[in-house]
Amino acid sequence: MSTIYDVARLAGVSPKTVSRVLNADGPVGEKTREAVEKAMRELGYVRSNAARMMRAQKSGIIGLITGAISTRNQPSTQQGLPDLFIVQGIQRALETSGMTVMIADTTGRKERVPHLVDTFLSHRVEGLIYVAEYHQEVNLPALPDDTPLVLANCFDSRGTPAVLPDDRRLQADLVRRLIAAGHRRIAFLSLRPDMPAGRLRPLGYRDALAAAELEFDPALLAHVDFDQPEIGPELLWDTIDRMLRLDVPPTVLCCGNDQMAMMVYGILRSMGRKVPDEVGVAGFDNYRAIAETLYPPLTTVDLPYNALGARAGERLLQLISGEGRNGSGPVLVAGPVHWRGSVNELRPENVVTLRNLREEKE
Amino acid sequence: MSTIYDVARLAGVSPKTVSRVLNADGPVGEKTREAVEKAMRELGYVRSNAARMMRAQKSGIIGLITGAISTRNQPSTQQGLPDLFIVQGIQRALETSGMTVMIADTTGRKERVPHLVDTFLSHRVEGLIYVAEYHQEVNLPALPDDTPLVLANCFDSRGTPAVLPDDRRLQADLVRRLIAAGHRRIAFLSLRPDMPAGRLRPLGYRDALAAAELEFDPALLAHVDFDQPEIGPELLWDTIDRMLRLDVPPTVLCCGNDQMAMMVYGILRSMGRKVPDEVGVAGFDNYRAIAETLYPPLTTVDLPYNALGARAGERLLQLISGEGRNGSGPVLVAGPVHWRGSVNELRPENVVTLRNLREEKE
DNA sequence: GCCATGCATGACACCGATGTCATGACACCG
DNA sequence: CGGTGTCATGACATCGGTGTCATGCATGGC
Repeated sequence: MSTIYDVARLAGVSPKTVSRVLNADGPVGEKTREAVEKAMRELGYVRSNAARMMRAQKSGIIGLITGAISTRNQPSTQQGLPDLFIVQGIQRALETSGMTVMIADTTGRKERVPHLVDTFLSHRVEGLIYVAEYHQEVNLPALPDDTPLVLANCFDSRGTPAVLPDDRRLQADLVRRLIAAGHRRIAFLSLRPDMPAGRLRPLGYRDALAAAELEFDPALLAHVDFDQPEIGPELLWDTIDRMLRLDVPPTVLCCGNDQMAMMVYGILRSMGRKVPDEVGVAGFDNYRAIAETLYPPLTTVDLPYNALGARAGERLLQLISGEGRNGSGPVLVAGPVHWRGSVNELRPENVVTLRNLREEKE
Repeated sequence: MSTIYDVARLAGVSPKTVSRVLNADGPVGEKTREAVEKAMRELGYVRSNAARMMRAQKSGIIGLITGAISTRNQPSTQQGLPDLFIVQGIQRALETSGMTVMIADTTGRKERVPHLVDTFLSHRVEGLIYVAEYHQEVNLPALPDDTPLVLANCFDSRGTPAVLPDDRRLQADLVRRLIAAGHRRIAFLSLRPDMPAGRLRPLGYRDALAAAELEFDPALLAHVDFDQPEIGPELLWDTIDRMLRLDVPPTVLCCGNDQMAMMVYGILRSMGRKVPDEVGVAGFDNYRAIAETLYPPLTTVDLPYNALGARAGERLLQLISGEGRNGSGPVLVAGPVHWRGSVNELRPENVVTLRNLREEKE
C-alpha cells in the first residue's frame, strides 16, 4: 500500500505538502494541489491511521463491548434484541462525531471482557461503552482514569455514568393507559424479582393503581419465570388459570415482556379464551417483530432501546470533550405506550358492570 | 497513558529489553524480566497498537461490513436475523486466530459502504468480509489487490470468493423429509422470485418431488409477497384459501421462511383449521425465537448462518495466509431438518386414503 | 529602493514499538 | 592463555504521518 512519500515523489513535492492537502490546513498552491490529488488518485492512496494517530495521540476510535451479536443462539431467547437496538442507537449518536465505532463481542463469555478492554486500550480508544443485554448490575474491571466509560442498560456500585430504562415509569404509563380504557381489574405477570425489571415494574404498576385510587390486589400480581426450560409454560398456564378463576377475574393480563405475551396468546387460545374480547393482553418492550405480527397486534409500551443507546453515545461524547464530569446519577429513558388491538377500550356500561361487581363484593 | 520508555526508565533497562519481555523473543535475564514486569504492572502499561503495527506493517485487524445491527428497526422485519448469526459465526472462526474483528455497520445505508471500506483500509485491515442480510447479488467498490475480500450470504459478478446458503438442497431435504412422513400433496408458498432464495428453493422443492416420482402440481406452488405492508396477509390468506379448496388439498404448507409460517399459523387459526391435524406447516431458517416458541413448535430446516459465517471467516484466513487463491467458486452451506410438532407423521392408512383420492381423480 | 508582510513550500524532529547490528561479560576448548 | 561461541543487553534506524520552524519569493507601503 502506498505512502505519503510515494505520493510526494510522484507529485514532485514534499511529504509535508501532501499532508497539507490531505488535511486542508496550511495554504497550498492551486497547481500543486491538483498534482497531489492526481498522484493520490493514481496510487489509490489511503492514509494510514496508525501513523496518523501516533502523532496525534488521538485514535478517533470508540470501543463498544456487548454480547449483542453472540448471545442470540441461546436455546430460548427470552429477551427481544435490546442490546442490538442499543448498539444501533449508539452508532446513530456517534456517526456524525467523526469517531469510528469498534464493536467487540463477548462471544457470550463475560470473562472475556477484561481481555476485550485491553485490546481496546491497546488501540487507544477515546472512550468505552459497555452494553448489557438486560437491565442489570455489572462489575467491570477498573479503567485507567483518562479513558471515559459509559454503561448502557446496566449500572455498577462505583457510580460509573450509566443510562438506564425507566422501568417503573414505563410500567406506570402503560397501566395508567389501561385504566383510562376502563379496566379496573388488571393482572400483572411480572418477571423474576431478582432482576431490576422484575422489581421496578411492579412498583410502577402499583404507582398507577394508587394514582387511580384502585386497591392493589395481591392475587393479581405474580412473578412468573416463564422462560424456564420445561416448566415455564406450565407455570404461566397455572398462574393465568388461577387468576381467571377469581371471583372478579382480571380484564387484562399485563405481561413482563412481549415474548411472555406471545406465550400468553397461545395459552389463552388453548384455554378457549378470546383476545381481546374475553381478556386483554398487554406486553412490554414493543418488540415489533412480535407486537406487530401477533394477531391481534399487541398493546405494549415502547422501551426505546434505540434512544437509550443514543443517550449513552451522547453522554460519552460529553465525557470525552471534558464536559459533564459531574457524575449526576444515571440517565433514565422512557417511551410511549403503543395501543393496539390486544386490549379493548371498555364501553361505559361494561365499566359500570365491573364496578358494580366490585362494589357488590365489598 | 504510559509508553515502553516509561517502563524502561522505571525498570532501569533499555526500551528494547522491555520489548523483548513483551514479545518473549530475545533472551532476557531472570531478574531483569521481573523488574520489567513489575514496572509494567505499576504503570498499568498497555502496548500501543498503532506504533506496533507501523513497524510490523500488520494490523491484526479484520474488517466486517454489515447491516446486521442497524437494519433491525424496519417496520416489519421479514427476515430472521441471518446477518447477525453470520457475524457471530465469523467471530467464532476468527477468535482463535489472534485477529481483532472490527465491525462497521452500514446504518442501513448501502451508499455508506465505500466510506466504510476506506475507513477500514486506513486501518490497514488484513482482510474484509461483507455480510448481506439475505442471499443476494451485490456490487462492491473494487479493493486494492493486496486486501482479500470474502462475501458472506451474497455474491458478485466478478467471482469474488463467496460463501452462500445452499437453498436448493436445503429445500429439497425438507421436502424429502415431508415425503418420508407420508405427505404427498405438499404446497409451497415461496418467496418473491426476484431474490435468489425465491428462485432456488422451488428448484429444490421440485428436485425432491422428482426424486420421489411425485408429479409437480403448479396449483401447489405460489410466490407470495407476504411481507408487503398492507396486502401481504391478504395475499397469503387468499393463496392458502385457494389451495385448501382444491379437490385434493395439500396436507402440508411449506413456507418461504419461519416468519411467513408464523403468519400462516394465525391465518389457519382464523380459518378454523387445526395445525397439524388438519394441515401441517413447515418453515425455513430454523429461526428459533419463532420455531421453538410457536405452538405447536415449527418443523423447519436449519439454514446454519452460524456455520456460513464460520466458513467465510476460514476462507478469509486462507486468503490472508496466501492459500487457496484459486478461486474455486462459491462455498455452499446446508444444514439439518428440524422435525417438530407442526407436521404430522401420516399413518399408513392416511397415506393410503390420500393416494386413493389422488388415483381416483386421475 | 528597502523592509515588512504574507504565501507556498520544505527540512527536520517526533510519536512508540521493534528489527538489525554491536557490545560486553563469561564460559569453554584446545 | 588466546580464540570462539553464547548470553544479556543496548544503540540506532525505521515505519508514515504531522507539528514546528525556517526559507524563498512575490507584493506592497513608505
